[in-house]
Amino acid sequence: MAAASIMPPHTNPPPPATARDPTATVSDPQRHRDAPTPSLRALFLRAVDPSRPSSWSTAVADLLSSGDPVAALAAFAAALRANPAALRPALPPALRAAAAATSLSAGRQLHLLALRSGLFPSDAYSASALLHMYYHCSRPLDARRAFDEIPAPNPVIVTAMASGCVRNNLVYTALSIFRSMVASDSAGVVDEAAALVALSASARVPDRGITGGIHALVSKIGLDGHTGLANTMLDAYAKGGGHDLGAARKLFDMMERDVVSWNTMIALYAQNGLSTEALGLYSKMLIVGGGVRCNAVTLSAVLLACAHAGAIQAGKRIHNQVVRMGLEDNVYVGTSVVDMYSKCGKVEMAWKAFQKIKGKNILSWSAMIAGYGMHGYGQEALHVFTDMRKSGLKPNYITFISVLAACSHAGLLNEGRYWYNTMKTEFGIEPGVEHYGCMVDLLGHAGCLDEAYDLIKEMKAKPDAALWGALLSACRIYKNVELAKISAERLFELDATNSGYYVLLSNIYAEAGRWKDVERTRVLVKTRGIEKPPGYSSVELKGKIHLFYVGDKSHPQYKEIYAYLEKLLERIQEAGYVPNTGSVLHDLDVEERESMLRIHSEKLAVAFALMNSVQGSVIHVIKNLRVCTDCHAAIKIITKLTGREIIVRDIKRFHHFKDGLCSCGDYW
DNA sequence: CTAGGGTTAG
Repeated sequence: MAAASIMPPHTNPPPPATARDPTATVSDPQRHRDAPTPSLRALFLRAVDPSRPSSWSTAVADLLSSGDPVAALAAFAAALRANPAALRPALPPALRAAAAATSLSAGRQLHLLALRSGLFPSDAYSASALLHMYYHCSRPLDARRAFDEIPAPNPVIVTAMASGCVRNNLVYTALSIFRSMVASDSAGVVDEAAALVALSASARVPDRGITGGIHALVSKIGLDGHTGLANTMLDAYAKGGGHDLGAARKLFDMMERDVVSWNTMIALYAQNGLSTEALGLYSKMLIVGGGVRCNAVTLSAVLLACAHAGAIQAGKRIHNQVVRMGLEDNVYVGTSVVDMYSKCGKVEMAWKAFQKIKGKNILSWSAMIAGYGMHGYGQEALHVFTDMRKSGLKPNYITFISVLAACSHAGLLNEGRYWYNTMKTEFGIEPGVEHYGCMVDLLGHAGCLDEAYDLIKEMKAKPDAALWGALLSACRIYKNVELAKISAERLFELDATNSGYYVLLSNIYAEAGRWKDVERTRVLVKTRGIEKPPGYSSVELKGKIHLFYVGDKSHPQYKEIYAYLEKLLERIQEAGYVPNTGSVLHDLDVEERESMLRIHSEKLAVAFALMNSVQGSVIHVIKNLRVCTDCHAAIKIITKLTGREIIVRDIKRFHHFKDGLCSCGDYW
């Protein structure tokens, strides 16, 4: 990229004065990014005096900061032709331009230039920029080699080394560089920049206590009070060893906060599934933010929390805020709105929001495809996919996960097969475990068990537990005990801790009347000490999230809920619901057997919502696992009996229950 | 008369 034009540094006539355009400016927003020529004309205007080397370096730097590194490199070449003395001031920004363009060839030529002119290794400015360039071009060894040439590297150069290491995933090296800076013991070596780099390294390392150590050091040298540093520290506490959100929050409460602090803390909660905390902190920001106003980033983070919790009322409130702030067409915010509505069961609203987004990127499209897909609207998802390709965007790995998942949820066997093959042949994307997962699911549900098994056998990537699990559940539908045994064996080699698979296998054996195998599975669960991840369901009522666990008695209204549910279950039994008395599952699951009423969380949540919501309103329930067969049957009849509409989001997809039927066609 | 560093959204 723009490599040939840089060398060599001999004198040439100055640039043509006729190139000046009195109306152009460097920051002209109309300037096209891919066309360096107008930029150069702007540059010549800026470079009023070619005899002043510094004016050239400013021009190179300006073009770089306006986002056109290629033009910056061209300007550097022009600068050298105009005045060889421009080399010294213009070389560092030129190196940064090569880094921004990730042009190793340009960078290497500049390195040579630096060597010939003697600027490297003696000039610290050029040296730090050179290291920066090599790290940005993913050449850590070249950077290291250059660093070893520098006789007395200053703290700026050392910090550049550490940050480059972080960038290239040499996190422990970065930390040891930081430690050596601390050990050098001369005042001022460890400054704000060095501490920031160390914290960014500590955020990527599983070891506990590193962030705390840096925190202590930062306080000791009096660097606390820097909000930027504290913001980075929040992230490091939450993402580094220990995932200590508590420590992050403690710091957050003490420090001086700007908008980034609030956004960071809210996003950390949202990303860790602590939706209530994220939403709570957002409210607090609005009330006690101390003049800090929320922005697009805040709203995206809060929308993520709403999406996770299925908090539609809160989600709508945030959406109103988005509209008030005129951010509906913002691609990041808009995509978050789409995701929120999809995951809150309002896919029509998602579609409306989707249409408002300006400059939709691949994530926006993928979110919409996934949204339709998880609601079982396979054709709609494929239509969006077609529109996306028409718009000129190329689908990627992620897009195809959404597309295949949509086919799988809607049972679109031929379409799924078609896109799976086309993805490989036409788009050159090698399918990963996620794609195989969708295909195994799709083929399995359609009864093509052998084809699904063959697919797993032929794949290049290592099959994961979810894949064998998908095949296993297909084996259950089609009562294929032999293939179930094979799947289970592979499964238990991979993931011996997820009890769901043991339950599934045990059920398959039970249904086939193979009680010895049932017993063997039961023993396996006991000896391996497997715990079931607690299943829970949640319901939003008046903007507050109510959580229910299996046999949960912690809710203040629990007595009324159980009484109501008991009556409801009686009524639906009269209407034809047969409770699943299959003892297999309960024998397997000690905790569940011993719990007072063995009532699944989704039934509790539904009962609670029926009791407390307005007649005629749609009930939304979120479940963290797959909805169980028994509850699925029960909820269907509940909708018939009560005339209510119930939407359940489980870990994989949505179930729209209405008039005794479910949108999944009992196929999930 | 320049240079080195970081965080948030998708």
